Amino acid sequence: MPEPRWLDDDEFRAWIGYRRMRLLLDAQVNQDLTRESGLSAPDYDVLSALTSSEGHRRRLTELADRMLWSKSRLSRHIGRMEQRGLVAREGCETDARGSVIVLTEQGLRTIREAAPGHVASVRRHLIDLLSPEQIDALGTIAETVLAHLAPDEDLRR
Amino acid sequence: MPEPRWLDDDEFRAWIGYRRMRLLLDAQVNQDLTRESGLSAPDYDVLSALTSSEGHRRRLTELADRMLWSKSRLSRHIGRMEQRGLVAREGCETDARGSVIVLTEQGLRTIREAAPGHVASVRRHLIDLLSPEQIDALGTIAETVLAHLAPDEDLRR
DNA sequence: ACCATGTCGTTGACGTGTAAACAACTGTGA
DNA sequence: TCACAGTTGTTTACACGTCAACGACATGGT
Repeated sequence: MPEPRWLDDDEFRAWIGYRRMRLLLDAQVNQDLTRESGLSAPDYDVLSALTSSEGHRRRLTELADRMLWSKSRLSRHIGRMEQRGLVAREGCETDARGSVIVLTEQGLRTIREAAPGHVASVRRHLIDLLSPEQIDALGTIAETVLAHLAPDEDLRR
Repeated sequence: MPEPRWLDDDEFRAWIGYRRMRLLLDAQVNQDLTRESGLSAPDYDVLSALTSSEGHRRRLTELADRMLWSKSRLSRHIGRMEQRGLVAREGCETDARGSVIVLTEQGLRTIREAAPGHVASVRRHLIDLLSPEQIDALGTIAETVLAHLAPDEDLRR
């Protein structure tokens, strides 16, 4: 048995609060997103990552690394989005194994239409509830934790 | 098109930071938990909720409400945990439809052995990285968001 | 007592994530 | 140039969650 150094009240409040917030906030934001745009949260993440990539395209592995997804998961998800016409697969010119994921016209249109509503949802359920100091504190907390969990990587968007 | 009121830099940093933290922190804590105790995060949550219930037992619906899970999900998960001997089902005396979930001896032993390591993991990857002010800020942020998303309910543990 | 309506918990069909195995291909050192 | 270890992306088998439908039972009004 190691050191059973328990959580005090404030620490417990923070941890449980975080867990409950995560549960309810994500559920609400995802629900808003799906209702308004027909996109799931993973859909939105993929489209968003592609939109901010050069030429609206990216190698599968690069995309997976950037999103912290497994290649398997991304491959499957791209398959589904491809069938809906949101993205397309292209062969890679410099590596015959590789596949390049490209945002389609429809995919671009879809996320452009979804974005304002999504941002409004994030504002409504999180950002606009907090003071500038709290926004800043949350950003700093997240950066601290991320620096600990992934010290070297550049995990920016 | 509604009002495209975008996120400014601080707001964006907070939102993206929150999403990445959620991804990495949960993955790390869950991985620690599973490696050290063989329990998944949902397993731990169920055992934890039962441990803090009178008689180590609870009606399925009550448990589901408290955990913010669907009854369907809980029923299936209890089924799996039952097969591993962590919990047991009993009929309800006052309502013949009902089923009561009971913590078994083995379940109690399992979570008691898992708890210290789990708390240590939470400390290592979150709590001990933050100042008391940050802990407090996180707790307040979570409470604010929860008050907005579930104004009436008592969502305490 | 009876019927309508609602709740409890479970289940089937389905969508999606993971882990492991896989074929196809790359690139490096002998 | 040629084996060979490593990568790339896909796929197969499986675990798990959701939604809708369901049977069994409870409850309230008549």
